[in-house]
Amino acid sequence: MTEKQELILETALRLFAKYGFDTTPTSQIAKEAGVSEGLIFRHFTNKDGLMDAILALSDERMSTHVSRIVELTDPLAQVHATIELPAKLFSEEREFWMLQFSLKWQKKYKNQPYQASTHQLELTQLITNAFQKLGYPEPEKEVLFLIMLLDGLSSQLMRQPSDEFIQTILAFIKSKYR
Amino acid sequence: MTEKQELILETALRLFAKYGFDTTPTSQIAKEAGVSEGLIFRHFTNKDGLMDAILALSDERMSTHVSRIVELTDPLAQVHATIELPAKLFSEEREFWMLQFSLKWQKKYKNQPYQASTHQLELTQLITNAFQKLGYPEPEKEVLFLIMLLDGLSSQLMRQPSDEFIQTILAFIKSKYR
DNA sequence: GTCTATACGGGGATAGAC
DNA sequence: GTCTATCCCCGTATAGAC
Repeated sequence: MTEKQELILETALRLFAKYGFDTTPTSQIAKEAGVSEGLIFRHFTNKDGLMDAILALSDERMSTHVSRIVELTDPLAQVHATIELPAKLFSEEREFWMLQFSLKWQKKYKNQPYQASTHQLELTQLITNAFQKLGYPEPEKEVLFLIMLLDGLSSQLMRQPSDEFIQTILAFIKSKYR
Repeated sequence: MTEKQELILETALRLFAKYGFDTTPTSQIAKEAGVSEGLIFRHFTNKDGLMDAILALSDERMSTHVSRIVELTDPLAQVHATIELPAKLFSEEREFWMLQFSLKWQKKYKNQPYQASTHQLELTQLITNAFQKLGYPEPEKEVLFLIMLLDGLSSQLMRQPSDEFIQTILAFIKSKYR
């Protein structure tokens, strides 16, 4: 991966996250990255290839975060860490995760059956067990409830709320699980 | 509103919901509606005008649904009716509300500050009061929690789950509020 | 109100030089 | 590896006849 290749990927990521995949011309990516348009196609074949290269980074990044939660031994700590995950992602790698999130609604992905990544499945299983250990009578439903909640939380986080707001809402959610 | 105008709107709605606004050419709308492409522009000026015409229908439809909830006198019944609202919208006017929902992430709307409609604000206020009457210690946070949850629920509903699944999850959510 | 034909611009992608 | 120049298609929008 050359320096220019990385520069192209970073720029594309930023613009896709901001304007959407379909409405970002390759000419703009080239211009803002300070490279020629032709170079994009030489390295990534076509515009979809550019997106695929960005998405390939997604899985390994998520893997790191999930591993940290798996390592926790206390089930309640696992639940709380999961609750904190969206805010953590958005604070550390905002554009990257905004793109992942908004992709759910873009043409080429939305009509595929929802394909949860390995790591998402792993996390779901882990939290189901955690709820069981904590004595919740319906752990499967409980985890689905939490997934929906965190999905909605992610929507809120896309609107760039204040740190104070985020902390307040996280504390409130966590207070529901103890 | 002539018959052809309505036909164009219905077709555009269906295609926008399915493929997204940016990736649906006006030529396809014309073809599937069985009208000439020129007619679309004669009636709606441009492609954005077509979207605006669709969105104009949104507010009045939501108005009806919110009014029904407002009419309820029991605060718990109001909360439960709000929980049922997303599933109700998706079952009755699936494509229409899928489009509204996915619009959150499309270029021209996503960078605007989140502009809640009058009806959404009205409902938020109503449910805040309901939580207060029900004795919840932090009604504002409680309503935000519910909004996030229902946002996540809507995401789930976009994946066309079975009726049985929907009923199960609705019952589970409602069991949390009693 | 509606259609056919067409103009215009922009976006994705390629060729070939350096 | 990188740039410049260019092609070509397709999508939006308009003109003008009926």
